[in-house]
Amino acid sequence: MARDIQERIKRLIIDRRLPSGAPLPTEPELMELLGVSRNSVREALKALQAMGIVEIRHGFGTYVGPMSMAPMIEGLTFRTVAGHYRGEDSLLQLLELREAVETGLIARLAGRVPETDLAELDAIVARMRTEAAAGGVRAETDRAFHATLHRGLDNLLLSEVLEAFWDAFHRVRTDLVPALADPETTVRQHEEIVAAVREGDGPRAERAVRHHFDNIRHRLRSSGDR
Amino acid sequence: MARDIQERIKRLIIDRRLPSGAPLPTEPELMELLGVSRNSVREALKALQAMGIVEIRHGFGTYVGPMSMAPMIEGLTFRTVAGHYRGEDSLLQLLELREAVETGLIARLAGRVPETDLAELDAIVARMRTEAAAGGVRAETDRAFHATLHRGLDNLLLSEVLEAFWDAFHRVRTDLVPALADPETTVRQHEEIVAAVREGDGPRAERAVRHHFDNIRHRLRSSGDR
DNA sequence: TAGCTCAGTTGGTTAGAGCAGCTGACTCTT
DNA sequence: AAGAGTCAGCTGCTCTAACCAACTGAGCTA
Repeated sequence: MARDIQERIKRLIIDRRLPSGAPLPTEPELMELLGVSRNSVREALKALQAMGIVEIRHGFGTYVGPMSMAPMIEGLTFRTVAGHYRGEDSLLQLLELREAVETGLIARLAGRVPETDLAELDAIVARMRTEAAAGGVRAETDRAFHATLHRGLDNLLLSEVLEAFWDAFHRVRTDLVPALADPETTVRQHEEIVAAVREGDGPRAERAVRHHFDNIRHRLRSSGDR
Repeated sequence: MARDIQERIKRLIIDRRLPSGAPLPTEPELMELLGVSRNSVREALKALQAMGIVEIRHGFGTYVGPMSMAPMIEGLTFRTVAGHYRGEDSLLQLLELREAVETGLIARLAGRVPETDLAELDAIVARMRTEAAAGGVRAETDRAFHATLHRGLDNLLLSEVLEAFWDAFHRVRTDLVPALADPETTVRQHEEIVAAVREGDGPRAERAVRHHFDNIRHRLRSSGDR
């Protein structure tokens, strides 16, 4: 039955064509509308909130959620952390997921990234160089690099999924690994990726991305041995 | 605070190294353990259930969930359906997500699929041919084809993600599109994919996959015009 | 011994009360 | 008259207490 309530709220959103951010009925209204107790309404809303379908603001109201990939990040992160502590190489699997998808997509990107994005990538790499000299590349900078690169894919859903994978990996890594970094190599590899993409050289770009991931994987392995 | 309860239950799973299927404390136990009311415990569990972290069996108990991609499928499906009804081309975006990832991976697969899997793929394609002659290819058969193909990636997480994308797309498509099928072409394209992978011809495999998706996209476009 | 029944455990649902955060209109001060 | 402070009213949040429903397993019955 709890399942049923969730479905009815979902249908309500779909039937009324509610966009992200639109207000949903209040809890008392939903009670009457669905004919169930307040508790059941709340449990259904909590579940929908966990899936990002609904957004609840205390003292304000309930709204249609952003439908982002945040729940997926949450789920992937937990799955990976739990697996790691049980002795599985789940972090490596997550890294390989990213590697497989990103190396597969980079050829598609080569030569198709607009000049404005390339300039932005140059700026990000320059920032990386500064940060590397100052001790280490900030995570936010690396994230911006990948996000800008994937913008050229011209598919919001795809970009969000890739960002979700990055976020999950990053969150798990910072939790589990004491951040063995090799800033110099990291910067050079990002440079190489931009250069290859700029020239439209697909195979070279693919090699560059693969090297980048090889680097991360190697550092993971050497620090993660139990 | 609700957020806090969820975190504490998650930590409980991680700290105790609980594997999928392990029993969790009962609701009254969690009440005492966390020092909150039953209501709050239940709302937290509902949210965790929605994320697949926890599995609740009425009259039996609460258990660590399967950590599958099911919640992601759920979320993607809803996001896509809701977007569709609001006039976005979300279904096309979802298809392109699959296309981008699968064309990127097929080269990686060419020549690396073990003979046993290739034989299984042959059998599946044969079944497709039978079904095509009988009216149309069953969805389950197409799903089996992709699942078997991706098994060769040797990464459970990656396979699950790809299956999740397939499931989400299929669920949305059957809901929204009256299933314009061209069984003949579909069978031929699957045959071509297997042939290319068997020969280890990466570029040819990539072309074959792309043609397959072109075919689906074309059918979508021609039937989805509003 | 095989099957049934029933008590006990677990989660599911309802009800009602009070707490807490936010908004907006009203009032008081300047 | 304009601004800041206050308070009434919405909203969601938490708690308590009771009962319903599904499942298990021990004990009873045939």
